[in-house]
Amino acid sequence: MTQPRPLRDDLGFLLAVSRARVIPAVNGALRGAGLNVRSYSVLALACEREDVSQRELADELRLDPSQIVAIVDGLEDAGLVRRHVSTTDRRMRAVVATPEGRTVHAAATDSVVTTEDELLGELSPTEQDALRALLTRIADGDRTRALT
Amino acid sequence: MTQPRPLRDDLGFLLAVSRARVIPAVNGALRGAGLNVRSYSVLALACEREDVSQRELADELRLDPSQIVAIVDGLEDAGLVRRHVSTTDRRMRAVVATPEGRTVHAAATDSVVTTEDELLGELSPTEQDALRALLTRIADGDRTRALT
DNA sequence: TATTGTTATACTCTATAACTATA
DNA sequence: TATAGTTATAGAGTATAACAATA
Repeated sequence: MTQPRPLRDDLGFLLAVSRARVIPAVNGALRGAGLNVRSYSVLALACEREDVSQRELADELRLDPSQIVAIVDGLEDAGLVRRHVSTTDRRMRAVVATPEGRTVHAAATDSVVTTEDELLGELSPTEQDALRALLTRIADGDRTRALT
Repeated sequence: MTQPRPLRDDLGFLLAVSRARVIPAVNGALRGAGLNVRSYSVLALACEREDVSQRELADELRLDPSQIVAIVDGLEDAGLVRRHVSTTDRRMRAVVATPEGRTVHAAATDSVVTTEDELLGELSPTEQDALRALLTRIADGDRTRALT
């Protein structure tokens, strides 16, 4: 409790400020596609995996399951994903991307990558990989890993 | 637009999820002191600097100036900071920490550091330094640097 | 004219609790 | 008894616009 370290050395603070710079820019890039970072993330996972449960989505995105409902509702209304009851566990309503959802996702990914490259372009590819590895460890931290 | 990279390689996504893991934990650690990450950050800058303008705080924290008002109001009501009109520019209402504010800040910093160490403890000190350096570059990115 | 601080407002995001249907 | 999904609600965070005082 002597001379406290400066705020700028606080990793939580740096994480918050970095996010505050990047996320609004990415949201702006996604606006044209009718998406934002969260709905884009759900769509991306639906495209990458077969039959994702909403519980899995909640864990992966660190959101409450109740928040996933509205996001999937929006994507379903836009025709980008569909829900279907699992044949093996009728409690589960698996989310799957439609062909149109895959098209939208591919285009959206292009604009996300472009936008992030502008913001992170100061970092070399090596540095970006290092950052990815470090953030992945923080993000995963305490996960059950009972997932896929 | 061929095979889009997985969501887990997206730095914006990793930033958002990492923050979603760290910030609530830090907010929890600060709750006892009547603070959260944002009010703690304002208090910390008021302790580190002499006479910070609210505009500077907004830039540093990447918040809108209008949001700073409520945060400083809360800190002032709690007796942790005071506002005083600048003698050189009477538009400016500089924020300065009170002695009690400094005491609270020192104790709060202790619990923040403890909490973050639990979450980031998997990373070695070297890795934490590397992460700090990388995040600082993203956070600063486009700053005017006309500040202190 | 431009800038600092302020008020007001609407919108998004987050956190919590309770409920249903299935297991 | 536990889990997947849902609804409802309140609170925190964010984005915009407009205004007064001062430069």
